[in-house]
Amino acid sequence: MIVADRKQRKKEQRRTEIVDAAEKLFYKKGFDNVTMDEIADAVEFSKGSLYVYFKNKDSLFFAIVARMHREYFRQFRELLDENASGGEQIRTMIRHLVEYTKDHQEYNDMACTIGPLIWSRMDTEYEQVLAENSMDYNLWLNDAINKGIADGSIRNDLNPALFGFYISLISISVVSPSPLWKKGFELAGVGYDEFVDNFQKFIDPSINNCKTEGPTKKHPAGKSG
Amino acid sequence: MIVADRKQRKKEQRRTEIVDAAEKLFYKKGFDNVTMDEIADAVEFSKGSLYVYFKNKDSLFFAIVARMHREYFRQFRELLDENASGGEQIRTMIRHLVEYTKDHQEYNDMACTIGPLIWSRMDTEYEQVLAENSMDYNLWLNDAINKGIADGSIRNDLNPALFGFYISLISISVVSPSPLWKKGFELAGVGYDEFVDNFQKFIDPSINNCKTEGPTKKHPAGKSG
DNA sequence: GTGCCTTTTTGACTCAGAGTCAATTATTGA
DNA sequence: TCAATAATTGACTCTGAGTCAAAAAGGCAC
Repeated sequence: MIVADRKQRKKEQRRTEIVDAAEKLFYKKGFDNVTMDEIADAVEFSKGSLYVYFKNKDSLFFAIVARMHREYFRQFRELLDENASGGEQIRTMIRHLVEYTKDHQEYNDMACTIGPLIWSRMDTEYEQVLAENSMDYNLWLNDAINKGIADGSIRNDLNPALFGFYISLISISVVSPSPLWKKGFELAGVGYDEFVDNFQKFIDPSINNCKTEGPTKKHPAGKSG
Repeated sequence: MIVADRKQRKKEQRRTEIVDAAEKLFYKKGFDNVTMDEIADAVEFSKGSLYVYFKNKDSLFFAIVARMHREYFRQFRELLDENASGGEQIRTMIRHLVEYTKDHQEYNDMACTIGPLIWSRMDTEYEQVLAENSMDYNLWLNDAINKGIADGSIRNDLNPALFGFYISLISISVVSPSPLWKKGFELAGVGYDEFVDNFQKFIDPSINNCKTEGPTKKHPAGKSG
């Protein structure tokens, strides 16, 4: 029925408006310092109505994150060259992550300040959404790593699943340091941009299949001992 | 005056008791799910008294963190071989971090769930304490890196301050992944212990002054570019 | 011991903000 | 126009952090 359709679209639009307003406020003041009343004011709704569209405050956060993730994965799919070597694909992933994150610092500051706490009270509904969102990505990552090991562009001395976790956890941690770390950078005269831009260079040796002899206990060539 | 001394000691002891109780509760239920009344009950005090010893709930968190840090640095100082090469010292740091963290997982789960939010509302008082706590460590880290670059045990193609931030941020991120990451490990059949135990092996190539012919075509001919 | 002063402890109170729900208002379809 | 349904409201409840005036305990001089 057409009327029902229009209603549906209107509802979607309302949801989007709410997410937009919440996002702006969370970025500006931090999730914890924004009240549901404020968000309601911003969209010219009453607080009660927010709870028709979203179960609670946490689910507003999830909506923002899910939207960001979708866009992130969409861009990445476009960028990826299926024919590149595994190692090259991983490097593309890191490059994209760095660029994307630099373009969304407000999001990242918000997400890495309140995110960990909200993840800790995640219920199954959001777990579901999150899992679905990252499913494709996980599959791709595993493929890329296996391909890279096979084609010799990625080191082969680590369990691929383990290697994948190092790459993703470390990359994410580096590109989205908490505001406290950022402050530390500044105090030491290191810019955030410099920090993320050089990450690729820093981590490359740990990705490549470089025949280094003896990872530990080597090179005491200097004045030690 | 002796009476004043005894009073002082008693006060210290009370503080410790409160921190102990809060720590236990935070580990078990998570910072956010513990009320000040519960903590008061646990130490058989009234809530009002807690606020004589601690400014607010956040400062209980800081007290726990500060104590943990002090112990961590104390152990590290004992372990460190001043005569080892820079690279070897960094490896000792990582090894110690891994072992210490494995022994304090409850602390880490708590700290990395609520920590980022609390850091974001840190006031100057705690900033001070934190800065003092990590001052020695930062100085040591810089020394170790410079020594390592000089003695050839650490790569010399990165700004030392930058390199230091990579090492510390990445190491900390890897040893204390949020509970959500840990869950991800499990689903993929990777144990947390396996994950942290192999970190050294993963990251070593990015530390060592290894002449790789990888994509970052850099061949440092001498000691500093 | 008694009275006086200081310190510690108490718990009822305030206040903020998330989430609820019965009542009100708007929309739709006949 | 009217009844049924859907959307919206805002006053309300509830929880928990932090406060503060009053009560209790501790110390001291006599």
